[in-house]
Amino acid sequence: MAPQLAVRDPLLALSSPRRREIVRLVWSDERSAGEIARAFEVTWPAISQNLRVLKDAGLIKERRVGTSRLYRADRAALRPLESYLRSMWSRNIDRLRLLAEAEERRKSKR
Amino acid sequence: MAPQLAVRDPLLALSSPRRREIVRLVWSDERSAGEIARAFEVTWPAISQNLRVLKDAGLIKERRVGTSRLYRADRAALRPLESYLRSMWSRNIDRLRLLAEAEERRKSKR
DNA sequence: AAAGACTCTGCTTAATTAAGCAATATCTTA
DNA sequence: TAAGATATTGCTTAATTAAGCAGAGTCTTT
Repeated sequence: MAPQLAVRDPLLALSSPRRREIVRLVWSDERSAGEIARAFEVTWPAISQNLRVLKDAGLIKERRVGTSRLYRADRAALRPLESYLRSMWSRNIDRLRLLAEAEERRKSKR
Repeated sequence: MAPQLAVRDPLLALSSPRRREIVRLVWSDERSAGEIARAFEVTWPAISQNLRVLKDAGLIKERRVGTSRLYRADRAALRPLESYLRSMWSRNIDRLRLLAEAEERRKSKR
């Protein structure tokens, strides 16, 4: 990955289906990076990178406990985008798209 | 692990059987961190930490190639300790001890 | 409009850093 | 000197950083 300079733009951050699904996961519950990673069919670093983008954009908050890092949606910051997110979530488009892509990856690896 | 401030003392670095075995592995051949890790029955980070101690003590040299790091003994720096090392190696005490410890860990985990 | 060159995004693999735990060794001090 | 407190070592688990690759989108230039 390129140097990954901090992206502060919330819209850019939420333009990715993967990141919208992550936000969905931490919308009501605080979750560790590991729990989040397990919910998707990609590697830990892939999730770690997406968490970073969301954090840089100020959309999620991180709290460290022991060796874990817990993430939670920053609802205040997400306020203006909430209805957009809810409509995406309700249609489940993102989730299906990500599953399809995972399937693709599995296939092409074999 | 504590902050791990750089240990520059070669003797201290070589006081560990694990690290003596690592030096043995990279004595004649340059090897990647991964190759070295695979040679032992402990986790990658454990090996990474030991490589760091050896490097800080100036006993091994690191070279980066792509995403890999290659390590090799610094024979010049090891000169005065070479006969000590060779005698340890020839008796294979360290290797056996490490194998025994791995066995221990396996047992106590079950 | 097609062909090639660039850039961007999201991922993988390789390796490290960070925090903490358990066992041992090393200091007190009563 | 036995008993407890404290430090040190070597590991594990959790998570990140670093480098690079492959595919999609965007720009030329012809």
